[in-house]
Amino acid sequence: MPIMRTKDENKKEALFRATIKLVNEIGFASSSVSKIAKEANVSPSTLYVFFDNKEDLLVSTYVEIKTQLAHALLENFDDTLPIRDIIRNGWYSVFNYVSEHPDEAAYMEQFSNSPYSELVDKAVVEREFVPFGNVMVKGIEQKIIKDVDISILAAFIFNPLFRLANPRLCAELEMNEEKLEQAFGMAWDAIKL
Amino acid sequence: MPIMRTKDENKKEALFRATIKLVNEIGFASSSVSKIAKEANVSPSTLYVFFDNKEDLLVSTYVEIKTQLAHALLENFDDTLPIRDIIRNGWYSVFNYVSEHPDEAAYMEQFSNSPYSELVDKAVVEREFVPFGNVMVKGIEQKIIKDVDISILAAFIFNPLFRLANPRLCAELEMNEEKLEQAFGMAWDAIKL
Amino acid sequence: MPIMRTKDENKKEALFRATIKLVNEIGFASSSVSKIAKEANVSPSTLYVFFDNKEDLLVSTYVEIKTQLAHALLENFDDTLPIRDIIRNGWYSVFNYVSEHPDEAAYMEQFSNSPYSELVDKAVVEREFVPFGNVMVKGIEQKIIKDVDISILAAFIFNPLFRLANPRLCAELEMNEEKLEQAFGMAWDAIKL
Amino acid sequence: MPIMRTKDENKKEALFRATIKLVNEIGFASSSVSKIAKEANVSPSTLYVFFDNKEDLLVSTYVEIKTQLAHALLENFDDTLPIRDIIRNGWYSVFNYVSEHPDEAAYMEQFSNSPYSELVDKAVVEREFVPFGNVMVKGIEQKIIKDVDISILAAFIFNPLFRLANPRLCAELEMNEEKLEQAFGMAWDAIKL
DNA sequence: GATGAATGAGTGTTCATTCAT
DNA sequence: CATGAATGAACACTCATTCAT
Repeated sequence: MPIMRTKDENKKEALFRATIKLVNEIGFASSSVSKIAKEANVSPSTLYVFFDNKEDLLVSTYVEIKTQLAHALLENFDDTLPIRDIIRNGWYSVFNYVSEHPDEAAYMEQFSNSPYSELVDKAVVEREFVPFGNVMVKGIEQKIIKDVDISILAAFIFNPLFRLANPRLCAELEMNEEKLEQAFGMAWDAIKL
Repeated sequence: MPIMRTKDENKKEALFRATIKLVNEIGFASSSVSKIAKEANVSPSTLYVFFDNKEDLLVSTYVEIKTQLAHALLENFDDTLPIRDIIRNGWYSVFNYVSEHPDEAAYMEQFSNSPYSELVDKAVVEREFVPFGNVMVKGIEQKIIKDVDISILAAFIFNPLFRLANPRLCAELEMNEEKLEQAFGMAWDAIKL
Repeated sequence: MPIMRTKDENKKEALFRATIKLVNEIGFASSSVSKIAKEANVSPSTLYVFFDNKEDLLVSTYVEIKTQLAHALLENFDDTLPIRDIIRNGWYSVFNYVSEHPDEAAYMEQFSNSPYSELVDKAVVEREFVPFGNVMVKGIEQKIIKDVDISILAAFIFNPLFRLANPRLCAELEMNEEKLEQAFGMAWDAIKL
Repeated sequence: MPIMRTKDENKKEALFRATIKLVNEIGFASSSVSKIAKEANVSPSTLYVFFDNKEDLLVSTYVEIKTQLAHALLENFDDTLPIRDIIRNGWYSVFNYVSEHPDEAAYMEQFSNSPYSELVDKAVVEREFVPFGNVMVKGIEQKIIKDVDISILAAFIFNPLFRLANPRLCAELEMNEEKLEQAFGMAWDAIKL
């Protein structure tokens, strides 16, 4: 019975992955600590070396994903482009992230619609999205975008996107390049003046 | 003609209400059968008189809400109006339902983003929304609405709406008559040709 | 697999007995709920039908014993006898109880010296011993007993007794009729004026 | 000549203190090795440098206290005094020790009433109290003290004392110089011929 | 000598469900 | 129809202890 003393971070990441996978497959209710640990090839007690408790694991997993998403969004963020292009870039970045990480996206949706979401320090999460919000403010000032609350704008840009990219909600819908451009067009029509 | 409910139906309804309340407050994971039964002032074993098991209770609760929502949507459905007005009426009906039944709406969101949603017989649920779908088809034929998949259209009409009406997701946002009309305008801009 | 639906009280008593036995044999620290349940031939979950939690079980067991002891003490309590005889009767009653129920006595000692003892509603327990306390008050008034706090008197009457009757503390000591009378004589010498 | 303690001995003592404190506050059952180590500002694994296991720690702590108590008892032991005075000195020495070290005393009581006590090498512990026992033997020979087993004598001298000095058992009782002298008087009355 | 990482075994407790009544 | 008693299985979590460093 060899005792591996590998570096921690591998285990922590394995736990994130296991959490995402299991919560998507069987939901929060059935994703027990022991199942998650087994999926991550770790002893249940080892989980408590990295997280305070189950709640902490779930919330940390969410914050981890949200941060990744923010990075994806800002990766090709170019302030000098026309506003429509900035938003279009962001929209596609998010779509790509969600398409390439459907499990992470599904976890995010399930989490943010559950009471667990109230445990997240929202300031920390939202901070990452500020630059993108600023663009919308600028768009409003330049009379390019409708003068409504930022959260209403965001609801029209990102919410349909999440739904369309979510195979659980839109199993039958196969997105392709053309439909994608149509969808962004609709999002833009919704918010443009 | 007042409907005389038998004792049973009162209990069944009490169980629906208890389920909705508890799942919203503490989530699926913590909403145990015994807690739900206690909240409904019923013995846990009585629950099994009305439902096969916990899963059946959760799914039935969802279907019940979805059906109520469909009724609300179709209540003032008038085929003879212009297409924009039909959709506007539907949009407002849904918004009103969600505003007046925030718990039901939150349950719906939480349920439909969870793996439980795969247990629902979708045909049954979607049947109720067919008339509304037909209106959109007609709108496409009449070149009033963009020619894209119905589910994409629905995503732009209803998804932002649910988010805006959901206090968990938009706690800080106070919707009023003006913002509401703006929001519908945006939804319409998104789908109209 | 026959399902016995015997009357509850049997199980509750079996749990009391199992608790006393195990706590004496292996101590509070090792007396787990599952071990106690197994000793009582009951499922661990059944234990929670009768007691709120482990603490409640331990405290209830103590109160049960204390109540039995009080009954033993008062059984042949005769107010009309001379004060020395009343106290002597009580002293022998307690000694007999402790000799015949060494496990209960040992549990009592272990419990009352542990932090669990702070969870007991002392008013309830002490109420039962009031008549005996009154005799001592009368003895003080009649100048038969030293005028000191009742708890000091009680410490001299009952504490040595418990120690002498406790096989854990006095394993080597075999009490017989003569030593017993000597011991009571010492207790009486301590408190008499 | 100040005693230079090596680093180790400080840690060992810190572990003794932590054990006593925690066992008094939360009992044996809840005093885990890790809690004790944390209280002593030491790693749990360090504990195993000084003690074989948890049991060894608990027993060693008891023996340590018992030895301190014996030292206190013998500190002003003067063989040349009259027997009553020797015993009185011892009685007061013990009372003082218990008053000044209530935690140690409470630990001792809790320990000696638990099954752990069976793990102690009694010969080692009792050896320290031999001189005091000899005094009682001499008292018996000189017809000053009742001719009964030493352990019965000890039970009347020390048991009430421990109870009276134990705040857990006698919370309400405030001992003062007068009550103290009364209490010793009673102990003496119990054993004197 | 001292410790942080790790874990199998076990903790107290709650679970969904059954069954006799 | 409705329920109280009962439980095996599972829960989240902590335990005493080990071992490489």
